[in-house]
Amino acid sequence: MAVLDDLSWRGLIADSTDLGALAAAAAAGPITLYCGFDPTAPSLHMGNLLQILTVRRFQLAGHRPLALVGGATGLIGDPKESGERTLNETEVVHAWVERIRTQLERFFDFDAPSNAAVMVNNYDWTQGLSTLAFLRDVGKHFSVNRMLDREAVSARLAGAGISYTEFSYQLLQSYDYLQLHRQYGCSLQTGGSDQWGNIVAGVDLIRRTEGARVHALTTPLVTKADGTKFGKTESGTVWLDPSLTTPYAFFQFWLNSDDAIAATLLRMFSFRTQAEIEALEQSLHERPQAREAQRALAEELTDLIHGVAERSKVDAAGRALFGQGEIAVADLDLATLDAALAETPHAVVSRAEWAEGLTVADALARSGLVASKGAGRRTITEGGAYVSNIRITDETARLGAEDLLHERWVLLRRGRRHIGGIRLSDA
RNA sequence: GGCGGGUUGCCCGAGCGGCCAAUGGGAGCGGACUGUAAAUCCGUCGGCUUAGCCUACGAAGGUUCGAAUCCUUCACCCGCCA
Repeated sequence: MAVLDDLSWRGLIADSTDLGALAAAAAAGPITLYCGFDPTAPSLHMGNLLQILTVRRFQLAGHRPLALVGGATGLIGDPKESGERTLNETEVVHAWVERIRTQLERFFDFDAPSNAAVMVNNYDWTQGLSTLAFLRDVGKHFSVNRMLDREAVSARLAGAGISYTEFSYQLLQSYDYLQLHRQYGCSLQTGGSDQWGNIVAGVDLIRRTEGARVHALTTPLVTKADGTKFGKTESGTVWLDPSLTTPYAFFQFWLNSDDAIAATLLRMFSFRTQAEIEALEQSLHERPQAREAQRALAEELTDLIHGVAERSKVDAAGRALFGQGEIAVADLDLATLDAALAETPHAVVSRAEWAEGLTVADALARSGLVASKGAGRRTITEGGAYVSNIRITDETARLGAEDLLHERWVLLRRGRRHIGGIRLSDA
């Protein structure tokens, strides 16, 4: 099946330039496409993942991807409606570039014989660019009138204003597309639908300077049933870096997806075939409580981001802690407990401190399950605190030897599904 | 540059000398119901060594027995006029 038809079936096409012409070009032979990622944080996140996977679909279909890291654009900042960004230090941005480059590498095949992916950094062709040359060669092709049309820009003009720095962002991104067109014959740029304006600005620039027709394709913004942004949890953004979002949390994030968007997510994020996805959609419809679709998503994406070994660990941990199957917490073996709780919020407490006594509220706060001791007490009062999966109702309750599992762990839970623990140090 | 309005807890927004840790809404959190969904209803929602204490209403001073509330200066934002 043609890659564009597949993308369309998956609901991955929000906007595009001439789709027919793009389809014809893609059918005629491998095309070169690019998608850029700015280093605005030390890791990529869920929103970036959709872009990465979309590009990956193109490579799997035989096309050549260029993965761009925005070493230059990351120093400037794409205008967002909420307000001016604080500039990050140059060294910080450089460090983030390296981390993001490493993250991107695992998604593409850089050794494919005919369509090997290429990693590029826009800092390479921007750092030496003179201001005068830039204003004459690039700036002259841009109409401020049109730049003002961009939603983020007009919102900022109506509100707190926008700096010249951020206003210029579009020129840099357009120049990237031009450079990649010249160097690699790149003829398609993809991105999120919020990037549409920047991408077509590049398409225009290439038409004006090179007289060539190139393409733009954007994916829709994924929103939850209530209209809020997908990819956030109560604890914030879901990152791809395991030190920022643990593989356990990552797996749980998918497993807990709302029924209402599970099918959408499956189509967009999964590499399963259409037939397989349709079967899961049917399961979602007929047996929602089985949550097969959510489980399939969690497994596939955790495999992809963190590896199969890590996934089976966190999957087993979740099953054990939520008490599925016949195993009671008291019967969990130490190895399972160690592995499972290591993935959850937990704190290490010395034997000396344990001997002095610890209240349940203290333990909840120490583990990180609640923000403070006060919040811990409140949770107990509300009936949301559990030790070894047994509800605690006395807010002054203390932990004792009987609460220890294998002389080492205290299993804590807040609410229905937030698990954590206290581990006694070996000393 | 001149004049006027504003800055309150995660967000929006009331309060205009003591009854203010501060009305209300949203978000968040917990419970019930469930499927480690959603919706709904109920509760909760600064911290602590919790009959009390500490921190907080843009910042710093001041008036007062007592200030988010009054005064002064500063910073920032928004209007209108140059």
